[in-house]
Amino acid sequence: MKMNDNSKNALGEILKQQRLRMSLTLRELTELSGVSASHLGRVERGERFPSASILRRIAKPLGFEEDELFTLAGYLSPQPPGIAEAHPVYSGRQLDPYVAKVLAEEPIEVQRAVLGILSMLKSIARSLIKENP
Amino acid sequence: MKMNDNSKNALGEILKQQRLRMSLTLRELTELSGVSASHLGRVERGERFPSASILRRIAKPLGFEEDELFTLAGYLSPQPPGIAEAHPVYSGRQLDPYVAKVLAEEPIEVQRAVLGILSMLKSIARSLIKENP
DNA sequence: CTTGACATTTGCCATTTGGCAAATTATAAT
DNA sequence: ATTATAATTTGCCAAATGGCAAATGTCAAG
Repeated sequence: MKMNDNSKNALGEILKQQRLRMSLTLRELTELSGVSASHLGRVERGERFPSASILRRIAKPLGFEEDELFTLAGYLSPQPPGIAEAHPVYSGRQLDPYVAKVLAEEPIEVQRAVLGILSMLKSIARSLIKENP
Repeated sequence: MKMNDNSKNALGEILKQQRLRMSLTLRELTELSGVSASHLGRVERGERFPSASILRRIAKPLGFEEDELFTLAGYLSPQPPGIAEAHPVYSGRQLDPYVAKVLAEEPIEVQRAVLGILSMLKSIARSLIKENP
């Protein structure tokens, strides 16, 4: 796979967002990780798929745990056998660890506001569906 | 590395021993894992180094935990911090339990989309601040 | 507008991975 | 010993990774 998969590129997006969140440039991440900036760029926009060793090198600079990144990349199955529930399971479904991590960095008011916005969006979506059958 | 490392080949040895312990032939392991026998053979005798996806596919058939094999291969640092705390606290802040509960009921794509929206709102907010000092 | 100093992307290519098929090497069974 | 049969190894090659250097994009200062 040359990874020209343009439609879905979850991993790249996540990596880019996290890099920006740490306000790092590709070059700075290169210095921290030893991975070339050109490659990092291609990975972020989904033109290359990062090998395990690459993930390992960029994990800590980006503030990820190694196994966290491996799981996001699909190298490791979610919920490794180690610890039963590191993250609580609500109503059969689960909160994505990455989402939890990012949201946890926001003040509580913002976290709550996010819920409000989500509920508004859902309501808007519902009324749109009624109009357009 | 073409893995012509003849002197020390820890991983290959381990894999071979474990395969024999399970009394599997290369071909049988191929059926269980979907990895070609020729490749498995080369990995065992150190002529190739297995990628993460290969390791993942042969882990369970050989009776290994995925992260165990990854660690043996050097992809994962030994003793990952996984066991730390059940409810990880990220960056000093914490995820509000109620927020976690509500979000956990949404599909993962929605959870991720929420992050995207949040990031857009923040960016809008920043630009508004720049305009109105 | 232009220059300079960045950051990101692209072109190119050496290296590696991993599969298929053919060759070789065990292992039995007669 | 001599086939038959299964197991491993080798030759070859398509596909992918990841680095370097050059091209391109971005943006603030003059």
